[in-house]
Amino acid sequence: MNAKGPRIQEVAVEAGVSTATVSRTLSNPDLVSEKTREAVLAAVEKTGYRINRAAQNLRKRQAGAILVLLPNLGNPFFSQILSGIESVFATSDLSVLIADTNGIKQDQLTGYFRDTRADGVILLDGGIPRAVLNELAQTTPDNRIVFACEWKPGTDLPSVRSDNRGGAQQAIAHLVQLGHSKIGHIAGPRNNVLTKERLAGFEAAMRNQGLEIVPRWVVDGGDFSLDAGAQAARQFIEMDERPTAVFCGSDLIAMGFISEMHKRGISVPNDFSVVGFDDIEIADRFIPSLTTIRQNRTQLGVLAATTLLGQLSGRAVAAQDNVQLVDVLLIKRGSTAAI
Amino acid sequence: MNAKGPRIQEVAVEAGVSTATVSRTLSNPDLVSEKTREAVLAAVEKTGYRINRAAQNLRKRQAGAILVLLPNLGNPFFSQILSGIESVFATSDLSVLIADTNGIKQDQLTGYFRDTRADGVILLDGGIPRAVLNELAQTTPDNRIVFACEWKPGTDLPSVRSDNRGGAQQAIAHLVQLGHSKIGHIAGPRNNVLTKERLAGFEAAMRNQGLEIVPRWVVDGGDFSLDAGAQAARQFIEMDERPTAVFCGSDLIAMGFISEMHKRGISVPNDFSVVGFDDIEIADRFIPSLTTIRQNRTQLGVLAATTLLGQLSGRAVAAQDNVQLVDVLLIKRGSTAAI
DNA sequence: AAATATTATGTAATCGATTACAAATGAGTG
DNA sequence: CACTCATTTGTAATCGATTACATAATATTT
Repeated sequence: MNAKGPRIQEVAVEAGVSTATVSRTLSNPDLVSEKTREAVLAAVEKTGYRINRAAQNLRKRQAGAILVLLPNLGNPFFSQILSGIESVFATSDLSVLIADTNGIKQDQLTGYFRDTRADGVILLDGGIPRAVLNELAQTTPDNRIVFACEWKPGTDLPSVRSDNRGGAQQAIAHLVQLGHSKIGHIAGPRNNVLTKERLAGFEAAMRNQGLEIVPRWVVDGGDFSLDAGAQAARQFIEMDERPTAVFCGSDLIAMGFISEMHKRGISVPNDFSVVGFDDIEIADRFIPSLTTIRQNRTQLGVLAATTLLGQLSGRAVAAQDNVQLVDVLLIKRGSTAAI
Repeated sequence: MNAKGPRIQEVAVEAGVSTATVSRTLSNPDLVSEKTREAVLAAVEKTGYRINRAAQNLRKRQAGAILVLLPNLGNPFFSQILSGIESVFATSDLSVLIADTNGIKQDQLTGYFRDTRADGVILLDGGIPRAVLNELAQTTPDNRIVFACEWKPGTDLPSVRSDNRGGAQQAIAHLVQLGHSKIGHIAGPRNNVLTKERLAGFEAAMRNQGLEIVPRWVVDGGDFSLDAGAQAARQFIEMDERPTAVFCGSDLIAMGFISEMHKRGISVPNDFSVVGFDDIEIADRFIPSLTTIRQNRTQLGVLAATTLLGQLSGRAVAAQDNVQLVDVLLIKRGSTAAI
């Protein structure tokens, strides 16, 4: 199939040692005398030897890869997290597999493990059915699963996440500081953990500030998309009394909202102040530029990857580190103004 | 390492046949009598057997995976292409590996093949050094490389791409129809193939329309980013005579341009008409909504994946199908107006 | 019914690394 | 010098599937 390169056997002959010694030199150099090590490395260099991963994986009963599962590959939000994950694994000799939980069937999913196609998973989808999760956990006895961004409540799997609640509170504090007291919230998809956290943060902050939470002003986004924001805007437009500011569950929601308001002749930030969540790249260049809560997506990816790598090498995550919270940051821009 | 499931041996015993027969049943059912097939499948079902990919790959001298190489994982432009690719491979039993040419060293790259970690590549980066490409081609004798979106001029590897030139012409035709004759172009990164094609399309269209190409109005983007567009806007602002419309090498450039113009009090489309390229998701919700050339990114991904899959199964691409051109579509929106 | 062709199945070698175990070598000690 | 212990290396079994080849069973032809 491939132009086959040299085998470990050829390296052994070249170096005048056994294959066992070559293998040791490569994977555990300390076991080998310095003279031998040099001879072997020279032979590797000379022959251009590259290990055959399939053989190695078979013998070591491993997959040599980790799997990243995300709810929707088409969503740009994830690309930077992937980038962070990738950067960590690029230096290991594990490959990174990517799959979309959208198109995937439960069976295929657990198949990744039973097939020994992956040694661990980074789950970016908190909406994964519990049955699948159980099966995953069963097929990977030592908990080779790490959640990133989202997570599944009620499971004790390690997770890396942004401080969603804190972010919501920062957003509200900012609006209050600008003089707003009538504040609404456009939430994300109803059953999403992020939605719940941000909503909880919103409610806590409103209460702390002594502000009234008007139920009609807390609307369901359906999802985190532009359309969800536009849809919410239409709802607000039909109200006889409106808030003066809204905190949105995502930047996309915020932009969809602003865009739809704009179409109806309502201006942000003059008539409405809007805060987003995520700080996606375009936020800075949207018109108006978007005030938002920045998530450090690369760091989320890096942390998740590092954690999984730790698990794989046997370092179990200490219970108190089970949830790693990543700070978020309020970025003040043009979509919010004093009342 | 993993809770080890049943082996093919156990299935064989359960079904009362040899391992060879089990293997045949699973990979080549026609070789086996119906009665045996049923017995084997029942045994597979009963034992919950899953193949061990490492063993299979070793024996078949394959990697069981394909590699997608992209210039920048953090760039959302690629996520939808990935999604298309993924959807094709989800039904095969090949895994999809993803790596970033940015962080990767040449050696690591060719290592993917020599290690037998990948059976084929989809290259989304036309800027890959020729040396690397040569080495890739050498280590994969049967041309298991397919370009998507971008490509490398002077190589005869199969490629799937949008009709960039045609897109540029549609853009110019649209502007001319609106009455514009003073038209500029903000190109992408100088050495990029897409940049060159779109620029060529721009020039051809201008000539066809009998319009003058003003060199100062054709500016270098540096890259395809928002910042590149903003930077170009600053250049235009300093000119004493400006065009009335610009065609941009990407949507991000267009948005950066519009945003920066807006900051300087110049309004799109009143003072300037702007056409983008790509039709990324936000284009429709940008303010103003962006007139642009839509690339069918999912289709690009699907076609590339299908082509590679064909190559892997021995179907060589016919010479005349070496370049697959995907149609683009002008989407008229709010960033262009009659003069 | 014998001869031949076809289909179905089993036996055992093979893919290329790792590692348990054994053996050889060398160092240190009384 | 004989003996113990540590270090280094080699031999060969092993991981779990696939497949070349041999053989058995069945169908077809004359």
